[in-house]
Amino acid sequence: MLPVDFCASVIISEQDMNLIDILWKQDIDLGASREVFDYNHRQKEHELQRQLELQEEKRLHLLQEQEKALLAQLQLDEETGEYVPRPAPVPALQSAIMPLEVSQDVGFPADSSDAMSFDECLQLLAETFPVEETENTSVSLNASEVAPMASPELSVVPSTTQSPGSLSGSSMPAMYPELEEAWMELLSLPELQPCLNIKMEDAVETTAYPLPNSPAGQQPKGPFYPPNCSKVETNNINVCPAEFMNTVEGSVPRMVQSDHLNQAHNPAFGADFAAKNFDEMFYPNPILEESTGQRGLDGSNSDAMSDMASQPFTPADLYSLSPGDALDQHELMAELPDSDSGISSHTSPNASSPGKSLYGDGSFHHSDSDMDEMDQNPGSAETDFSEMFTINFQPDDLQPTPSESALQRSEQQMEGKLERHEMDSVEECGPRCSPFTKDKKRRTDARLSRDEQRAKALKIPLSVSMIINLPVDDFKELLSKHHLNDAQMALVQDIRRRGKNKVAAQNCRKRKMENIVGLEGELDSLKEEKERLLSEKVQRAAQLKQMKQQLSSLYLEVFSKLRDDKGNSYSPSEYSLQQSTNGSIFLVPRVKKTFAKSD
DNA sequence: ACCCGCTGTCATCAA
DNA sequence: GATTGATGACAGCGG
Repeated sequence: MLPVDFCASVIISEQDMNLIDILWKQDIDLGASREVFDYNHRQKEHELQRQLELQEEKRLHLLQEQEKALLAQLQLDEETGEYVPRPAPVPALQSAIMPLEVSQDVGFPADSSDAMSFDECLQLLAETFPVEETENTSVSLNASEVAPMASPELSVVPSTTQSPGSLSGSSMPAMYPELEEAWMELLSLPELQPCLNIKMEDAVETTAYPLPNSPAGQQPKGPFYPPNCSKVETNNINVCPAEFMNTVEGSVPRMVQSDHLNQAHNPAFGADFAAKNFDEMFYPNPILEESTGQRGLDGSNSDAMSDMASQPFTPADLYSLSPGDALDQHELMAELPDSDSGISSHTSPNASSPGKSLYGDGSFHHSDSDMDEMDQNPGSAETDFSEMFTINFQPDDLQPTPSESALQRSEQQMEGKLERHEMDSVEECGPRCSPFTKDKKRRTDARLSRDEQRAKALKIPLSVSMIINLPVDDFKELLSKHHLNDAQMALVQDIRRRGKNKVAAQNCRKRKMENIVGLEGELDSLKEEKERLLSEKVQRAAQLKQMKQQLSSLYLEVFSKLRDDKGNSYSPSEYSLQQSTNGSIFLVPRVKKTFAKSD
């Protein structure tokens, strides 16, 4: 197999080399290096090139092998054209043959361990069964033909094989019974087994844990599902299975947030080590995560409170959350269905009713100005949410039923947090705040201070924020703890009413503005629709006019060809053509019609 | 001084 | 009946 120039070079004598030397010395002025004439150098170059070619060839074979093994896990869905995981574990024969029936732009980097064995197998098959291409089955076992995997010749064969028996009855094996035997031989090769076994394990593993809550027939979007794999495969060339799985894992963090709530509590799914890994990776504290999830989704006050009380959850946990965690909380809250409290309202167009969120119906409300500051200062928003959780859940964290001490503690905390929140808001506002925001804040402060001044004047031992934001039960309990006179009670009720109405008015105005915007958009679309219909009407009118003209000319043409017994033509002014219900056409004299009218 | 937009508040209704 | 949310109307404030 030595190249011709190599064989020729062998007989180059020393004399020739000397001649080359002389020539080289002559050509050296022309810039040619000696390696150009050096036989040894050229030989080395050629060997290097040969090695590269061989490596490339091996690599291609391995790509095909891995592609086949991976595609063996998948089954072509004839309806969608996608590859879906096989419903049941597939025998090795089928998994090995199926990939040859499909063509996808799939390839994987070489795994050098199995290169020679598969190469030999292919060689054996190519020698034993010269493949003849048929019209419908473009099965190509020759390595040189398989190599261009993206070739359109390797079209998809519409065969859904479920078992080796049915497989033998389907297209390819039925036509190639010897081929099936050869494949059995091939699959029995010890060098090939590890590869195929690995792939089949992957196939079983990926189909063994269907995602919970995923409707039948729907492609689940979980991280370990082959449908995702198939999509990735078909779009990426040279992705080996391992890398491919890594790729899927890499995309998991985006999916975990949505899928985690459903998946984390499923025993089967939890058995998956990868799922556990993800849990540990993204939710180091499952208890905390679970509790926050329930907090976010549980709208009932007492249940949430009791849950919180039964769980080792402390405000410190919330304060220890990283910014990302806090933001996750924020996002989770923002996704609450129809939570129209003042807190979540700035993410939901229809957010309105304050107080249906975390704390039953007593969440901490923030005015629009507060929300604006949150928007402008994510850090403060983050701390605000932490504070909110702290305020709301601290009492029940300590005692299942709020006692006086817990209530007092909550008062102190709420006051402290609110004061700090206000101070932070003012301090953190800084030069970034617009004059408008500053103005709003100043007015809000003025408003609050007005109520606070009234409260101070009547010596009400409660903060305005508590009066407004406490749930009704806690508020009543708080009032029962402090013995207030009638004037104080009235003022407290007024403050609470005003505070709640203020938030309601803000939500109402926000909603109204959104309605206006929506109606404007609807108006624009209706105007466009009107324009379209008008132009269509003009077009139809033109068409109708044209058809009428054609009909008129046809009418006159027919009349001009009508003759009476004497061969005279009928006058269109005296006669008219009319069609009866049965389709026959009569020539009706107009004179009669005129008489009828005159009568 | 007037206008306009924003915001808080009140009154009222409905759930 | 009490509570709360929604909303129209009004007033005050500031640009």
